[in-house]
Amino acid sequence: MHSADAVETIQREMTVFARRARAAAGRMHPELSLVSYTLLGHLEESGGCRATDLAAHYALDKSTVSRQVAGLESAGLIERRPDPADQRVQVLHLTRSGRDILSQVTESRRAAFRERLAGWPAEDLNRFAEYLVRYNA
Amino acid sequence: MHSADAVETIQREMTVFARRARAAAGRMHPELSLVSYTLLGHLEESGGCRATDLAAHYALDKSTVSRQVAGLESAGLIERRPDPADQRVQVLHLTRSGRDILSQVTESRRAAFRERLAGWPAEDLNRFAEYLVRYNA
DNA sequence: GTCAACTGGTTGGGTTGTGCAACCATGGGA
DNA sequence: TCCCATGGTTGCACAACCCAACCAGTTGAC
Repeated sequence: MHSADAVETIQREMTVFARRARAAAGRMHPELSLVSYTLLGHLEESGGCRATDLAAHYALDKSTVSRQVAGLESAGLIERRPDPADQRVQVLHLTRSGRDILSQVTESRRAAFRERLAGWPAEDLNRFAEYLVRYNA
Repeated sequence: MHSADAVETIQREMTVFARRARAAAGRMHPELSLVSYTLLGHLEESGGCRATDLAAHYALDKSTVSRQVAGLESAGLIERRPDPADQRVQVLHLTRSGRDILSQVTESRRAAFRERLAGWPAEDLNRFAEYLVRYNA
């Protein structure tokens, strides 16, 4: 396979995957879209951050994040805490309920992926994950 | 890395990629969205097929494909040919203009990818592409 | 042959995710 | 003190979806 063909394939397959993932996520967990899930995951990992940080990390417009955050807050999954050092800032944190839902969804996603990737050697999985991280870096 | 973590990472990174790809595609070629581009590419590769085939392959609703196709046709990029064997069917084909635009967009995408993936060994590129195909199969 | 069930495609209606631009409030220097 | 930068919200528009209802051919059972 030529390099040009390889990147062509990568682009196409990623697109297919992305669309399927979104649809599948919606079917599995109507209450938590793929985007919301991703944001919650980031909050858990980072231990709380600002909306602006989320926007920067996911290359989203701040208005988009603002609305997502509003939705997550009104669903009781996250809360906004004032930053004593800067009155403009709201630090976002998972609530107890947010943490619960997140871990529950994560578990069922994991099960689905595990089934899907069942035949893959661990080495391939790790390499695949590594490629993706490297690409997005 | 544990397998569970690997699939977690795969899922997250794919999502990030998908969003960026869509936005980048829109910025580079406002006249041809990522979806349209993908559909045109499929038509070129398959040498013409039905709207239903596109829907099945990309896991899209037939109404979505119908509207995409309508857009591409009115832009003069594809044409519908009747199927003599079945009056219900419209076989979709690229027009001359569609082929031109497609190859032009493909070329500039390829350049962007090439730059982005410049540091990657060919072996990694091929393996990455292969993983994606295997995953989506 | 006729009628029901199926298939390919379109259309109406609604939801979601997104960006851009305009705006407000706070913060931090010249 | 002013001016500009930064964090965030809101109005507006748009693209990409899906679902349900529909129309028009096709096919098979009777």
